Amino acid sequence: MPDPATEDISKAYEPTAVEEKWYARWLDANAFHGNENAPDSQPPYSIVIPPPNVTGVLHLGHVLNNTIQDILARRARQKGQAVLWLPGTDHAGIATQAVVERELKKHEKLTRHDLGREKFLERVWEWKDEKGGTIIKQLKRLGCSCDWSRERFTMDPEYIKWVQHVFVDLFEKGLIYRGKRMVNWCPKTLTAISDEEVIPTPQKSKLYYMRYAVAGEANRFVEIATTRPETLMGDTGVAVNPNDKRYGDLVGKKAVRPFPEAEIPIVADDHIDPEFGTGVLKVTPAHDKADYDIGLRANLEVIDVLHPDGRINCPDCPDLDGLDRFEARDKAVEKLESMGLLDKIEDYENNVGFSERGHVPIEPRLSMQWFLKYPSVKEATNAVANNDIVMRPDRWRKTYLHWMENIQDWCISRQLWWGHRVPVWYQKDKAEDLKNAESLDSSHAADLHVSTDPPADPENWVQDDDVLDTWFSSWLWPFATMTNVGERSDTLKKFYPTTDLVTGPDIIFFWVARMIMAGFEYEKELPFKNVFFTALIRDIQGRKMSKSLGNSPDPLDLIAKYGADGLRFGLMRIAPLGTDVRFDEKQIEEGRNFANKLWNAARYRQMVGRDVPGAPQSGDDPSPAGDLSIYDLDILAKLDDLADNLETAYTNYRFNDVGQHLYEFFWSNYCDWYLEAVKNDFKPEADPNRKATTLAVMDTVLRRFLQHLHPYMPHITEELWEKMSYGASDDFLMLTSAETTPATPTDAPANAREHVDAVYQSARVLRNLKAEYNVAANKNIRFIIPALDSAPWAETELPTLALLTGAKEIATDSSFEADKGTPSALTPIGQVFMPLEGLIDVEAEKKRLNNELAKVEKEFSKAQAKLENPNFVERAKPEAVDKARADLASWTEKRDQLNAMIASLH
RNA sequence: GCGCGGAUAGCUCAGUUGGUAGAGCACCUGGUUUACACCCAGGUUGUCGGGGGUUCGAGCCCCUCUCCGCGCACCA
Repeated sequence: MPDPATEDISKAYEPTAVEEKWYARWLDANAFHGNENAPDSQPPYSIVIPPPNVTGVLHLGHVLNNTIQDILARRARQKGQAVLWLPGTDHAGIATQAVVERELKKHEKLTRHDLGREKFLERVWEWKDEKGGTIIKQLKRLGCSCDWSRERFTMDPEYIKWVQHVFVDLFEKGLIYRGKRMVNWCPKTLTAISDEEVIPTPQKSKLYYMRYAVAGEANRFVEIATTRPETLMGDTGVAVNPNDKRYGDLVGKKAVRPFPEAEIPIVADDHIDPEFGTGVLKVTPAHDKADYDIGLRANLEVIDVLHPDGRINCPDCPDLDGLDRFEARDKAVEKLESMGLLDKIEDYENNVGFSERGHVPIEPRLSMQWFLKYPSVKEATNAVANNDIVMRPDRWRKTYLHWMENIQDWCISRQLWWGHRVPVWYQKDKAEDLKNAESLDSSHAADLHVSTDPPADPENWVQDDDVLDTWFSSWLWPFATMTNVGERSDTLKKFYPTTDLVTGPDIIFFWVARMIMAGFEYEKELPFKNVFFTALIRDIQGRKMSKSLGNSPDPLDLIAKYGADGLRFGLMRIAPLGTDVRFDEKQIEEGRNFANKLWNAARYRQMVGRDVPGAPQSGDDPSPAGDLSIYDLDILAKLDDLADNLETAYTNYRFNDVGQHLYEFFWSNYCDWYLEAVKNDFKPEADPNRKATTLAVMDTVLRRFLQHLHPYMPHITEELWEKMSYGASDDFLMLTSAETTPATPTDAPANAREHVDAVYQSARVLRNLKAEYNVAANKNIRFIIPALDSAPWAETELPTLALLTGAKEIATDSSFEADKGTPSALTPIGQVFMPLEGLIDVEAEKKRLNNELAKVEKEFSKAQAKLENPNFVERAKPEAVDKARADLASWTEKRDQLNAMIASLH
């Protein structure tokens, strides 16, 4: 049965319906639209979303990341800026292709090769249209205020043109070339990957010590330590350090590779570390980058003994041929042992590079790939070095600069089907030669068709099979989403460069650095002014969240339980600047509780404000009329402090501070103190004018607080904005410019806050006293104050103090003579007695006061010792000394008063 | 090996020019007072990772060590 007084606002806040309702309304009203034609009086604020993989599903990292972006966007709107938050998804080459291949295998038992390239790509597009973009729906549920009318995909037709244009341009500039190089090969996904996609992973391996015979010298062997005996068939040399005296005479001789048996040269190379293993290295140029370089220097043969999928390719060793590389390892060791060439095996921990997507050790492999020599490196380095682009936390700047200073060419080709196909065609009759050429660059342009358009006579040309690294499209994201090739759209003019980029530090090289270079190269300008790197979310035990550990809560479950606002608020309050955060569902629960607290505070305002003539209802910001009480002035001043604190916190991107300030102001200052202090104003006998003024103050606080809170909790604030009629009808809170004039009247008496502090502090002391005597629940208690000498102003505040302490009355009585042992306490407004039948116990009271005195004495001594230190008085800052003196005076006074109180008990 | 973070109450974390250690949660006690039990009031809790130094004074600055995390290099 609903209480008739509260029927229009339910008792507990139910977020789901409210949140879905408002999101739909915002969409209907086109409230997220980024207006590229906004006048100059509305300065631009823009963010491009880090495009999630089109296969992606929302996880907590996304929630954190996108909540921050939404907060920034909503805050900018409240400041009257023209805001564009541009969303979209990434085609995610390997990930998406893998998903579709998996489905194909599962449901139709087919591989992509069974379908062929064209048919397979059709399937991928079908999958993308049907199932891709789940994450977009989830971002909407979170409340993200993206301009969905501008949603982009990295394989939109216009986006494809950008990628091709950039490829052609860089090729013509001589920065893109093709060459046979050692690359990181993923035997699982069967493609080359970039250095950044290799994850060094510590492994418990073995170090095998084996012997190669020295050719022509009976019974002479070199001992070699290796972790990869399975590649020995590809050995084409043995190397030692030229300064290693142990082996000096061997250089120039030959060693015998056991299988397939062959004599291979022993060479000298500086790269060899004499300290490692035996100081002798078997050189396998086809399967190790360092070996490849040694081979080049010593002119050694290159023998590839692996298939692309990691199986052994060595018909001369039938017992190994076709085996997986790790099976072959055991088998090779077995063979060596049977030949008497294996000396020992040691446990050994080393780092093995794993493929980021394939999750298997990569294989260094010599292959023909496209590479990019990065453009605009200097501009991109300087922009960050001199803080034109500000990275937060600052330490990532160093990481970035270090990478830029040691930048390596980027392997941009991938042996996949799903992606941007390399826009290069070979003349049909020369195709084989060109494809196998040692290198290929713009000097071969005559035999190539490198263009954004296919050749006019396609029958005479063959297109390159490779597609481009996904990041080769992502790096264009800030401008390629805003304008077409060869144009400067109004959107670009208004919103580029973007203001903030919010992303994880894990993609600083993959994405952030490359976007900066592309921005300078193609728009002659930095792509964003600020980069905010988010924290990494870990579980409560500090482990990374991962699917396999199953320790990653589904954000949608959390939203269902706590509401999107609760999730957002809870997460933001624990997300510190730049360090990892341990996720604890308790925090999200607090977020929900906070929403509920707000809900009920608004409900309370509705209840007490009903049917009050003259109570402010709606419209623009009326300053509270009538005589403001000290409590009114105090909360309004704290409201103004809140605005300042929030501004500072936002300026420094201290999102957890923002959350903390919002929480503390509302829960503690407003609800726990102000609302409790003014409850007398709503009693039937209260002065109607006083009541109206209090309601007006409550409205000012609530109205402004809803504005302040809106970026963190957009849905509930919008709901209450409407329910409380704080805006004109049809006006969204989200599009209402925040009020910035101080809420505190300019003629506010300066001592109001001090007086309120004194009252609140007194309330704390008296509550404490009641609790100590176990009468906390007793509402019939009367407090007596014999004298208000030091705080005569407090006389009028005693009813409020009584209210706050749950006492029946607090009376002044100069003739009051306490019986010895009457409980009493020292408050900022004087000594207060709590006379109660049956509670007079001189000894107990003496003991209690002595405890109190001991604490005061301790503080007193500290303060005194400080001031007795001549060095402090002479050398400390004057403010510090003044403060210390004031402290000492205050402790002295308290001590004396307590002593007097104790003395009176004798 | 080089570099960067972190170590503060049982837990998660604040602590911004060095000047009396904080919040929330948890826990304990009491409480349905005209919003809220997703609540209210009160209480307990710290050799601020170890050691050394600078200073009148160090959680904060310097050195060093230990542990955890991250990046880069090496990785036969």
